[in-house]
Amino acid sequence: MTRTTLSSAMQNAATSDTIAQALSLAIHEHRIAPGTKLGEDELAEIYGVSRTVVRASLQSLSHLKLVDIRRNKGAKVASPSLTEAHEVFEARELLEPRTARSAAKLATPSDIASLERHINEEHAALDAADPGRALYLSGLFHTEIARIADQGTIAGFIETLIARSSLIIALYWRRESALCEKHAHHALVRALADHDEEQAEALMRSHLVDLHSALDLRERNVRAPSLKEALSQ
Amino acid sequence: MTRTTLSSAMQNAATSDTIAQALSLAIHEHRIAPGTKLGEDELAEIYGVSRTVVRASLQSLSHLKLVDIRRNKGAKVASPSLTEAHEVFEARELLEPRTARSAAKLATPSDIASLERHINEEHAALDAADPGRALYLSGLFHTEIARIADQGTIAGFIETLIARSSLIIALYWRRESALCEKHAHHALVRALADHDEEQAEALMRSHLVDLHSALDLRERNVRAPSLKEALSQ
DNA sequence: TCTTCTTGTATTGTATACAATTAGGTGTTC
DNA sequence: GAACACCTAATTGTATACAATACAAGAAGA
Repeated sequence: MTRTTLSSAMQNAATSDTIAQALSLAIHEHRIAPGTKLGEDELAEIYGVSRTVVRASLQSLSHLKLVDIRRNKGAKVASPSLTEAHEVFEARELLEPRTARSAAKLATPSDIASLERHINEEHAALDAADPGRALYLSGLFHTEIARIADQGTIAGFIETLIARSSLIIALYWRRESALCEKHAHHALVRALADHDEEQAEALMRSHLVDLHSALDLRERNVRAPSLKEALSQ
Repeated sequence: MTRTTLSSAMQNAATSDTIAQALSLAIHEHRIAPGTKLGEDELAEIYGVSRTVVRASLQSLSHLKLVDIRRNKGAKVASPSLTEAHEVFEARELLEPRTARSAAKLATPSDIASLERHINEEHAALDAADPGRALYLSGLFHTEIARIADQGTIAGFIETLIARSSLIIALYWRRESALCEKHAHHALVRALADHDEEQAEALMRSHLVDLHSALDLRERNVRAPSLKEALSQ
Protein backbone atom coordinates (compact mmCIF):
# COMPACT_ATOMS: atom_id res chain seq x y z
CA MET A 1 0.00 0.00 0.00
CA THR A 2 2.45 2.58 1.13
CA ARG A 3 4.90 0.70 -0.98
CA THR A 4 2.81 0.72 -4.09
CA THR A 5 1.69 4.33 -3.78
CA LEU A 6 5.15 5.78 -3.80
CA SER A 7 7.28 3.27 -5.55
CA SER A 8 4.88 1.68 -7.96
CA ALA A 9 6.54 3.13 -11.01
CA MET A 10 10.06 2.42 -9.91
CA GLN A 11 10.25 -0.80 -8.00
CA ASN A 12 13.21 -1.89 -10.01
CA ALA A 13 16.39 0.08 -10.23
CA ALA A 14 15.52 2.52 -7.47
CA THR A 15 18.46 4.85 -7.58
CA SER A 16 19.14 8.00 -5.68
CA ASP A 17 17.71 10.18 -8.42
CA THR A 18 14.52 8.24 -8.91
CA ILE A 19 13.81 8.30 -5.19
CA ALA A 20 14.44 12.03 -5.01
CA GLN A 21 12.12 12.49 -7.96
CA ALA A 22 9.42 10.33 -6.42
CA LEU A 23 9.59 12.23 -3.15
CA SER A 24 9.67 15.53 -4.97
CA LEU A 25 6.57 14.57 -6.90
CA ALA A 26 4.79 13.47 -3.74
CA ILE A 27 5.62 16.79 -2.11
CA HIS A 28 4.55 18.71 -5.21
CA GLU A 29 1.22 16.94 -5.28
CA HIS A 30 0.69 17.56 -1.57
CA ARG A 31 0.61 13.87 -0.74
CA ILE A 32 3.28 14.60 1.87
CA ALA A 33 2.68 17.68 3.97
CA PRO A 34 5.28 20.19 5.12
CA GLY A 35 6.84 19.17 8.40
CA THR A 36 6.45 15.44 7.83
CA LYS A 37 9.33 13.46 9.25
CA LEU A 38 11.25 11.52 6.63
CA GLY A 39 12.96 8.70 8.49
CA GLU A 40 15.83 7.06 6.70
CA ASP A 41 14.99 3.50 7.68
CA GLU A 42 11.37 4.03 6.76
CA LEU A 43 12.18 5.30 3.28
CA ALA A 44 14.85 2.67 2.81
CA GLU A 45 12.30 -0.04 3.43
CA ILE A 46 9.68 1.58 1.20
CA TYR A 47 12.02 1.75 -1.78
CA GLY A 48 13.91 -1.43 -1.07
CA VAL A 49 17.33 0.16 -0.89
CA SER A 50 19.81 0.87 1.84
CA ARG A 51 19.96 4.04 3.89
CA THR A 52 23.00 5.10 1.88
CA VAL A 53 20.89 5.72 -1.18
CA VAL A 54 18.08 7.32 0.76
CA ARG A 55 20.49 9.73 2.39
CA ALA A 56 21.75 10.84 -0.99
CA SER A 57 18.20 11.52 -2.12
CA LEU A 58 17.39 13.51 0.98
CA GLN A 59 20.54 15.56 0.65
CA SER A 60 19.61 16.27 -2.91
CA LEU A 61 16.18 17.49 -1.89
CA SER A 62 17.61 19.58 0.90
CA HIS A 63 19.68 21.50 -1.64
CA LEU A 64 16.43 22.35 -3.38
CA LYS A 65 15.07 23.47 0.00
CA LEU A 66 12.28 20.94 -0.29
CA VAL A 67 13.61 19.05 2.70
CA ASP A 68 15.12 20.35 5.86
CA ILE A 69 17.98 18.31 7.30
CA ARG A 70 19.36 19.03 10.75
CA ARG A 71 22.36 17.27 12.11
CA ASN A 72 21.43 14.32 14.30
CA LYS A 73 17.80 15.29 13.96
CA GLY A 74 16.97 13.85 10.58
CA ALA A 75 15.03 15.12 7.61
CA LYS A 76 11.63 16.76 7.47
CA VAL A 77 9.67 18.14 4.59
CA ALA A 78 10.49 21.84 4.70
CA SER A 79 7.92 24.30 5.93
CA PRO A 80 8.85 27.71 4.60
CA SER A 81 8.41 30.61 6.95
CA LEU A 82 6.36 33.65 6.05
CA THR A 83 9.54 35.50 5.19
CA GLU A 84 10.68 32.75 2.88
CA ALA A 85 7.26 32.63 1.28
CA HIS A 86 7.42 36.31 0.40
CA GLU A 87 10.98 35.97 -0.82
CA VAL A 88 10.14 33.11 -3.10
CA PHE A 89 7.29 34.93 -4.75
CA GLU A 90 9.28 38.14 -5.03
CA ALA A 91 12.04 36.20 -6.72
CA ARG A 92 9.55 34.66 -9.09
CA GLU A 93 8.13 38.07 -9.89
CA LEU A 94 11.63 39.19 -10.75
CA LEU A 95 12.63 36.22 -12.88
CA GLU A 96 9.57 34.82 -14.59
CA PRO A 97 8.20 37.86 -16.44
CA ARG A 98 11.58 38.34 -18.07
CA THR A 99 11.65 34.65 -18.90
CA ALA A 100 8.19 34.78 -20.41
CA ARG A 101 9.38 37.60 -22.63
CA SER A 102 12.26 35.50 -23.91
CA ALA A 103 9.96 32.54 -24.37
CA ALA A 104 7.61 34.66 -26.48
CA LYS A 105 10.51 35.44 -28.76
CA LEU A 106 11.63 31.85 -29.12
CA ALA A 107 8.50 29.73 -28.86
CA THR A 108 7.98 27.26 -31.70
CA PRO A 109 4.66 25.72 -32.74
CA SER A 110 5.68 22.49 -31.07
CA ASP A 111 6.40 24.36 -27.84
CA ILE A 112 2.93 25.87 -27.98
CA ALA A 113 1.38 22.47 -28.59
CA SER A 114 3.25 21.08 -25.62
CA LEU A 115 2.03 23.87 -23.38
CA GLU A 116 -1.53 23.34 -24.50
CA ARG A 117 -1.21 19.68 -23.71
CA HIS A 118 -0.11 20.65 -20.22
CA ILE A 119 -3.11 22.88 -19.75
CA ASN A 120 -5.44 20.13 -20.87
CA GLU A 121 -3.90 17.66 -18.48
CA GLU A 122 -4.27 20.21 -15.75
CA HIS A 123 -7.96 20.63 -16.48
CA ALA A 124 -8.40 16.90 -16.59
CA ALA A 125 -6.81 16.61 -13.16
CA LEU A 126 -9.11 19.31 -11.81
CA ASP A 127 -12.14 17.53 -13.27
CA ALA A 128 -10.92 14.32 -11.66
CA ALA A 129 -10.91 16.15 -8.32
CA ASP A 130 -7.17 15.72 -8.00
CA PRO A 131 -6.06 19.21 -7.01
CA GLY A 132 -2.60 18.00 -6.02
CA ARG A 133 -1.86 16.78 -9.49
CA ALA A 134 -3.35 19.91 -10.98
CA LEU A 135 -1.01 21.98 -8.86
CA TYR A 136 1.96 19.91 -9.98
CA LEU A 137 1.02 20.32 -13.61
CA SER A 138 0.53 24.02 -13.11
CA GLY A 139 4.09 24.21 -11.85
CA LEU A 140 5.26 22.20 -14.81
CA PHE A 141 3.64 24.78 -17.05
CA HIS A 142 5.87 27.47 -15.62
CA THR A 143 8.93 25.26 -15.78
CA GLU A 144 8.20 24.57 -19.41
CA ILE A 145 8.11 28.26 -20.23
CA ALA A 146 11.48 28.73 -18.57
CA ARG A 147 12.81 25.88 -20.68
CA ILE A 148 11.48 27.44 -23.85
CA ALA A 149 13.26 30.67 -22.96
CA ASP A 150 16.48 28.73 -23.39
CA GLN A 151 18.16 30.11 -20.30
CA GLY A 152 19.12 26.96 -18.47
CA THR A 153 20.61 28.68 -15.47
CA ILE A 154 17.62 30.87 -14.76
CA ALA A 155 15.31 27.98 -15.59
CA GLY A 156 17.03 26.02 -12.85
CA PHE A 157 16.38 28.78 -10.36
CA ILE A 158 12.76 29.00 -11.40
CA GLU A 159 12.37 25.28 -11.02
CA THR A 160 13.46 25.39 -7.40
CA LEU A 161 11.26 28.41 -6.77
CA ILE A 162 8.26 26.58 -8.15
CA ALA A 163 9.01 23.55 -6.03
CA ARG A 164 9.13 25.74 -2.96
CA SER A 165 5.97 27.50 -4.07
CA SER A 166 4.23 24.18 -3.82
CA LEU A 167 5.18 23.97 -0.16
CA ILE A 168 4.10 27.55 0.40
CA ILE A 169 0.75 26.88 -1.20
CA ALA A 170 0.31 23.84 0.99
CA LEU A 171 0.86 26.00 4.05
CA TYR A 172 -0.73 29.30 3.17
CA TRP A 173 -3.30 28.77 0.46
CA ARG A 174 -6.51 30.70 1.11
CA ARG A 175 -9.43 28.44 0.33
CA GLU A 176 -11.80 31.25 -0.45
CA SER A 177 -9.76 32.38 -3.40
CA ALA A 178 -10.77 30.66 -6.57
CA LEU A 179 -8.39 28.98 -8.94
CA CYS A 180 -8.29 31.63 -11.62
CA GLU A 181 -5.44 30.02 -13.42
CA LYS A 182 -7.34 28.66 -16.37
CA HIS A 183 -7.68 32.06 -17.90
CA ALA A 184 -4.19 33.18 -17.00
CA HIS A 185 -2.43 30.19 -18.49
CA HIS A 186 -4.53 30.23 -21.63
CA ALA A 187 -3.91 33.92 -22.21
CA LEU A 188 -0.20 33.40 -21.67
CA VAL A 189 -0.03 30.65 -24.25
CA ARG A 190 -1.82 32.88 -26.71
CA ALA A 191 0.69 35.67 -26.15
CA LEU A 192 3.55 33.23 -26.60
CA ALA A 193 2.04 31.86 -29.79
CA ASP A 194 1.70 35.41 -31.13
CA HIS A 195 5.29 36.22 -30.14
CA ASP A 196 3.88 39.19 -28.28
CA GLU A 197 6.74 39.73 -25.86
CA GLU A 198 5.27 42.76 -24.12
CA GLN A 199 2.00 40.99 -23.49
CA ALA A 200 3.65 37.78 -22.32
CA GLU A 201 5.76 39.63 -19.80
CA ALA A 202 2.80 41.61 -18.50
CA LEU A 203 0.56 38.57 -18.26
CA MET A 204 3.15 36.58 -16.39
CA ARG A 205 3.72 39.43 -13.96
CA SER A 206 0.06 39.88 -13.17
CA HIS A 207 -0.46 36.14 -12.95
CA LEU A 208 2.26 35.89 -10.30
CA VAL A 209 0.92 38.88 -8.40
CA ASP A 210 -2.47 37.19 -8.38
CA LEU A 211 -0.96 34.01 -7.02
CA HIS A 212 1.00 35.90 -4.40
CA SER A 213 -2.04 37.78 -3.20
CA ALA A 214 -4.13 34.61 -3.12
CA LEU A 215 -2.01 33.41 -0.24
CA ASP A 216 -2.93 33.96 3.34
CA LEU A 217 0.46 35.01 4.53
CA ARG A 218 -0.22 35.24 8.23
CA GLU A 219 1.44 33.16 10.89
CA ARG A 220 -0.36 30.04 11.88
CA ASN A 221 0.20 26.62 13.31
CA VAL A 222 0.24 23.68 11.01
CA ARG A 223 0.18 20.10 12.19
CA ALA A 224 2.35 17.69 10.29
CA PRO A 225 0.81 14.25 9.82
CA SER A 226 2.97 11.17 9.85
CA LEU A 227 4.31 9.69 6.68
CA LYS A 228 2.05 6.67 6.94
CA GLU A 229 -1.03 8.82 7.25
CA ALA A 230 -0.03 10.85 4.24
CA LEU A 231 0.59 7.87 2.03
CA SER A 232 -2.31 5.69 3.09
CA GLN A 233 -4.75 7.32 0.69
CA MET B 1 51.97 19.91 -0.79
CA THR B 2 48.47 19.61 -2.05
CA ARG B 3 47.77 17.92 1.20
CA THR B 4 48.87 20.75 3.44
CA THR B 5 47.52 23.41 1.15
CA LEU B 6 44.04 22.06 1.19
CA SER B 7 43.54 20.73 4.65
CA SER B 8 45.75 22.96 6.73
CA ALA B 9 42.96 24.97 8.27
CA MET B 10 40.66 22.11 9.17
CA GLN B 11 42.58 19.02 10.08
CA ASN B 12 40.34 18.35 13.08
CA ALA B 13 36.62 17.78 12.91
CA ALA B 14 36.52 17.49 9.15
CA THR B 15 32.83 17.20 8.46
CA SER B 16 31.01 17.13 5.17
CA ASP B 17 30.40 20.87 5.24
CA THR B 18 33.93 21.87 6.12
CA ILE B 19 35.33 19.75 3.31
CA ALA B 20 32.89 21.19 0.82
CA GLN B 21 33.85 24.65 1.99
CA ALA B 22 37.56 23.92 1.72
CA LEU B 23 37.18 22.57 -1.79
CA SER B 24 34.95 25.45 -2.76
CA LEU B 25 37.56 27.90 -1.51
CA ALA B 26 40.32 26.11 -3.39
CA ILE B 27 38.28 26.27 -6.58
CA HIS B 28 37.41 29.92 -5.98
CA GLU B 29 41.06 30.79 -5.53
CA HIS B 30 42.01 28.86 -8.65
CA ARG B 31 44.22 26.46 -6.76
CA ILE B 32 42.29 23.64 -8.42
CA ALA B 33 41.62 24.11 -12.11
CA PRO B 34 38.43 23.26 -13.98
CA GLY B 35 38.46 19.68 -15.19
CA THR B 36 40.61 18.37 -12.37
CA LYS B 37 39.63 14.89 -11.28
CA LEU B 38 38.49 14.69 -7.66
CA GLY B 39 39.01 11.10 -6.59
CA GLU B 40 37.12 9.95 -3.55
CA ASP B 41 39.92 7.93 -2.02
CA GLU B 42 42.35 10.75 -2.63
CA LEU B 43 40.20 13.31 -0.86
CA ALA B 44 39.32 10.88 1.90
CA GLU B 45 42.97 10.43 2.71
CA ILE B 46 43.73 14.15 2.51
CA TYR B 47 41.03 15.07 4.99
CA GLY B 48 41.34 11.98 7.12
CA VAL B 49 37.76 10.84 6.77
CA SER B 50 35.98 8.02 5.00
CA ARG B 51 34.68 8.17 1.47
CA THR B 52 31.17 8.47 2.88
CA VAL B 53 31.85 11.99 4.05
CA VAL B 54 33.75 12.94 0.93
CA ARG B 55 30.90 11.79 -1.26
CA ALA B 56 28.48 13.99 0.62
CA SER B 57 30.76 16.97 0.08
CA LEU B 58 31.10 16.30 -3.62
CA GLN B 59 27.38 15.91 -4.03
CA SER B 60 26.92 19.19 -2.27
CA LEU B 61 29.32 20.92 -4.62
CA SER B 62 27.70 19.33 -7.64
CA HIS B 63 24.42 20.94 -6.69
CA LEU B 64 26.20 24.29 -6.83
CA LYS B 65 27.50 23.29 -10.27
CA LEU B 66 31.06 23.64 -9.04
CA VAL B 67 31.66 19.94 -9.50
CA ASP B 68 30.48 17.63 -12.21
CA ILE B 69 29.57 14.11 -11.12
CA ARG B 70 28.88 11.39 -13.64
CA ARG B 71 27.66 8.00 -12.65
CA ASN B 72 30.49 5.49 -12.36
CA LYS B 73 32.86 8.14 -13.69
CA GLY B 74 33.51 10.15 -10.57
CA ALA B 75 33.74 13.85 -9.87
CA LYS B 76 35.60 16.56 -11.74
CA VAL B 77 35.81 20.27 -11.16
CA ALA B 78 33.21 21.67 -13.53
CA SER B 79 34.28 23.46 -16.68
CA PRO B 80 31.40 25.62 -17.85
CA SER B 81 30.78 25.79 -21.58
CA LEU B 82 30.60 29.05 -23.48
CA THR B 83 26.83 28.86 -23.37
CA GLU B 84 26.84 28.41 -19.63
CA ALA B 85 29.30 31.25 -19.25
CA HIS B 86 27.01 33.64 -21.07
CA GLU B 87 24.02 32.41 -19.14
CA VAL B 88 25.71 32.91 -15.81
CA PHE B 89 26.66 36.48 -16.56
CA GLU B 90 23.27 37.26 -18.05
CA ALA B 91 21.67 35.94 -14.90
CA ARG B 92 23.98 38.08 -12.79
CA GLU B 93 23.11 41.12 -14.89
CA LEU B 94 19.47 40.42 -14.21
CA LEU B 95 19.73 39.81 -10.47
CA GLU B 96 22.55 41.87 -9.05
CA PRO B 97 21.61 45.40 -10.14
CA ARG B 98 18.24 44.94 -8.52
CA THR B 99 19.94 43.59 -5.44
CA ALA B 100 22.34 46.53 -5.30
CA ARG B 101 19.35 48.83 -5.33
CA SER B 102 17.81 47.09 -2.34
CA ALA B 103 21.16 47.10 -0.58
CA ALA B 104 21.44 50.86 -1.09
CA LYS B 105 18.14 51.27 0.66
CA LEU B 106 19.04 49.05 3.61
CA ALA B 107 22.79 49.46 4.11
CA THR B 108 23.83 50.37 7.65
CA PRO B 109 27.10 52.06 8.60
CA SER B 110 28.42 48.73 9.84
CA ASP B 111 27.60 47.15 6.50
CA ILE B 112 29.58 49.85 4.76
CA ALA B 113 32.51 49.33 7.09
CA SER B 114 32.42 45.61 6.40
CA LEU B 115 32.45 46.19 2.66
CA GLU B 116 35.38 48.56 2.95
CA ARG B 117 37.27 45.95 4.93
CA HIS B 118 36.63 43.52 2.10
CA ILE B 119 38.02 45.94 -0.44
CA ASN B 120 41.13 46.52 1.64
CA GLU B 121 41.74 42.82 1.98
CA GLU B 122 41.31 42.47 -1.74
CA HIS B 123 43.92 45.15 -2.40
CA ALA B 124 46.25 43.53 0.08
CA ALA B 125 45.91 40.23 -1.74
CA LEU B 126 46.67 41.92 -5.04
CA ASP B 127 49.73 43.59 -3.55
CA ALA B 128 50.83 40.22 -2.23
CA ALA B 129 50.63 38.89 -5.77
CA ASP B 130 47.87 36.47 -4.81
CA PRO B 131 45.35 36.98 -7.60
CA GLY B 132 43.42 33.87 -6.65
CA ARG B 133 42.63 35.20 -3.22
CA ALA B 134 41.85 38.61 -4.65
CA LEU B 135 39.33 37.01 -6.96
CA TYR B 136 37.75 35.14 -4.08
CA LEU B 137 37.47 38.30 -2.03
CA SER B 138 36.02 40.12 -5.00
CA GLY B 139 33.30 37.48 -5.15
CA LEU B 140 32.74 37.84 -1.43
CA PHE B 141 32.14 41.52 -2.00
CA HIS B 142 29.23 40.75 -4.29
CA THR B 143 27.87 38.11 -1.95
CA GLU B 144 28.01 40.59 0.90
CA ILE B 145 25.91 43.09 -1.04
CA ALA B 146 23.31 40.43 -1.69
CA ARG B 147 23.27 39.67 2.01
CA ILE B 148 22.76 43.33 2.85
CA ALA B 149 19.80 43.44 0.48
CA ASP B 150 18.09 41.00 2.84
CA GLN B 151 16.72 38.72 0.15
CA GLY B 152 18.04 35.37 1.24
CA THR B 153 16.62 33.44 -1.67
CA ILE B 154 18.06 35.67 -4.33
CA ALA B 155 21.28 35.99 -2.37
CA GLY B 156 21.58 32.22 -2.55
CA PHE B 157 21.22 32.30 -6.31
CA ILE B 158 23.80 35.04 -6.59
CA GLU B 159 26.19 33.07 -4.44
CA THR B 160 26.08 30.11 -6.79
CA LEU B 161 26.43 32.39 -9.80
CA ILE B 162 29.53 33.98 -8.31
CA ALA B 163 31.01 30.60 -7.58
CA ARG B 164 30.47 29.58 -11.18
CA SER B 165 31.85 32.90 -12.35
CA SER B 166 35.10 31.95 -10.72
CA LEU B 167 35.27 28.86 -12.91
CA ILE B 168 34.38 30.89 -15.96
CA ILE B 169 37.11 33.39 -15.21
CA ALA B 170 39.57 30.57 -14.80
CA LEU B 171 38.69 29.33 -18.27
CA TYR B 172 37.99 32.46 -20.26
CA TRP B 173 39.76 35.38 -18.62
CA ARG B 174 41.47 37.63 -21.15
CA ARG B 175 44.86 38.52 -19.75
CA GLU B 176 45.15 41.73 -21.67
CA SER B 177 42.21 43.27 -19.91
CA ALA B 178 43.21 45.11 -16.78
CA LEU B 179 41.59 44.59 -13.42
CA CYS B 180 39.44 47.70 -13.31
CA GLU B 181 37.56 46.56 -10.27
CA LYS B 182 39.17 48.84 -7.75
CA HIS B 183 37.26 51.83 -9.02
CA ALA B 184 34.06 49.96 -9.57
CA HIS B 185 33.86 48.49 -6.09
CA HIS B 186 34.81 51.74 -4.44
CA ALA B 187 32.23 53.69 -6.35
CA LEU B 188 29.60 51.11 -5.49
CA VAL B 189 30.33 51.36 -1.79
CA ARG B 190 30.02 55.11 -1.99
CA ALA B 191 26.62 54.83 -3.67
CA LEU B 192 25.49 52.36 -1.02
CA ALA B 193 26.70 54.63 1.77
CA ASP B 194 24.78 57.52 0.24
CA HIS B 195 21.65 55.37 -0.14
CA ASP B 196 21.67 56.37 -3.78
CA GLU B 197 19.61 53.50 -5.15
CA GLU B 198 19.59 54.65 -8.74
CA GLN B 199 23.34 55.06 -8.80
CA ALA B 200 24.00 51.75 -7.05
CA GLU B 201 21.89 49.88 -9.56
CA ALA B 202 23.55 51.59 -12.51
CA LEU B 203 27.04 51.05 -11.18
CA MET B 204 26.43 47.39 -10.51
CA ARG B 205 25.02 46.91 -13.99
CA SER B 206 27.94 48.56 -15.73
CA HIS B 207 30.40 46.74 -13.49
CA LEU B 208 28.94 43.41 -14.53
CA VAL B 209 28.90 44.37 -18.19
CA ASP B 210 32.56 45.28 -17.85
CA LEU B 211 33.34 41.91 -16.32
CA HIS B 212 31.34 40.09 -18.95
CA SER B 213 33.14 41.86 -21.77
CA ALA B 214 36.53 41.28 -20.16
CA LEU B 215 36.06 37.60 -20.90
CA ASP B 216 37.19 36.04 -24.12
CA LEU B 217 33.91 34.39 -24.86
CA ARG B 218 34.47 33.37 -28.42
CA GLU B 219 34.30 29.86 -29.65
CA ARG B 220 37.52 28.04 -29.17
CA ASN B 221 38.76 24.73 -27.98
CA VAL B 222 39.15 24.73 -24.26
CA ARG B 223 40.72 21.56 -23.14
CA ALA B 224 40.48 20.44 -19.57
CA PRO B 225 43.94 20.68 -18.08
CA SER B 226 45.31 17.53 -16.59
CA LEU B 227 46.09 17.15 -12.95
CA LYS B 228 49.80 17.34 -13.59
CA GLU B 229 49.50 20.59 -15.47
CA ALA B 230 47.26 22.03 -12.84
CA LEU B 231 49.70 21.34 -10.04
CA SER B 232 52.94 22.11 -11.87
CA GLN B 233 52.31 25.80 -12.47
C1' DT C 1 51.26 -3.57 -37.64
C1' DC C 2 46.71 -3.05 -36.59
C1' DT C 3 42.52 -4.71 -34.54
C1' DT C 4 40.02 -6.93 -31.11
C1' DC C 5 39.42 -9.43 -27.11
C1' DT C 6 40.70 -10.52 -22.59
C1' DT C 7 42.16 -9.74 -18.23
C1' DG C 8 43.73 -7.03 -14.34
C1' DT C 9 43.51 -2.87 -11.75
C1' DA C 10 41.58 1.17 -10.10
C1' DT C 11 37.47 3.61 -8.90
C1' DT C 12 32.82 4.20 -7.88
C1' DG C 13 28.10 2.33 -6.07
C1' DT C 14 25.71 0.01 -2.37
C1' DA C 15 24.95 -2.48 1.81
C1' DT C 16 25.97 -3.31 6.39
C1' DA C 17 28.14 -2.84 10.97
C1' DC C 18 29.26 0.00 14.53
C1' DA C 19 29.61 4.61 17.07
C1' DA C 20 27.44 8.79 18.56
C1' DT C 21 23.57 11.44 19.58
C1' DT C 22 18.91 12.35 20.67
C1' DA C 23 14.32 11.51 22.54
C1' DG C 24 11.24 9.48 25.72
C1' DG C 25 10.16 7.20 29.65
C1' DT C 26 10.93 5.67 34.57
C1' DG C 27 11.85 6.36 38.95
C1' DT C 28 13.44 9.31 42.66
C1' DT C 29 13.41 13.38 45.37
C1' DC C 30 11.61 17.52 47.13
C1' DG D 1 2.48 16.98 41.52
C1' DA D 2 6.78 19.08 39.50
C1' DA D 3 11.59 18.87 38.60
C1' DC D 4 15.57 16.32 37.88
C1' DA D 5 18.70 12.59 36.88
C1' DC D 6 19.28 8.41 34.74
C1' DC D 7 18.59 4.78 31.67
C1' DT D 8 16.84 2.62 27.44
C1' DA D 9 15.29 2.62 22.69
C1' DA D 10 15.38 4.69 18.38
C1' DT D 11 17.67 7.33 14.90
C1' DT D 12 21.36 9.38 12.65
C1' DG D 13 26.60 9.74 11.52
C1' DT D 14 30.65 7.34 9.94
C1' DA D 15 33.61 3.66 8.56
C1' DT D 16 34.34 -0.40 6.22
C1' DA D 17 33.43 -4.44 3.25
C1' DC D 18 31.85 -6.06 -0.86
C1' DA D 19 29.81 -5.64 -5.69
C1' DA D 20 29.67 -3.41 -10.10
C1' DT D 21 31.61 -0.67 -13.47
C1' DA D 22 35.05 1.56 -16.27
C1' DC D 23 39.80 2.09 -17.84
C1' DA D 24 44.21 0.44 -19.55
C1' DA D 25 47.54 -2.69 -20.73
C1' DG D 26 48.74 -6.66 -22.95
C1' DA D 27 47.90 -11.01 -25.68
C1' DA D 28 46.00 -13.39 -29.59
C1' DG D 29 44.72 -13.32 -34.20
C1' DA D 30 44.58 -11.76 -38.91
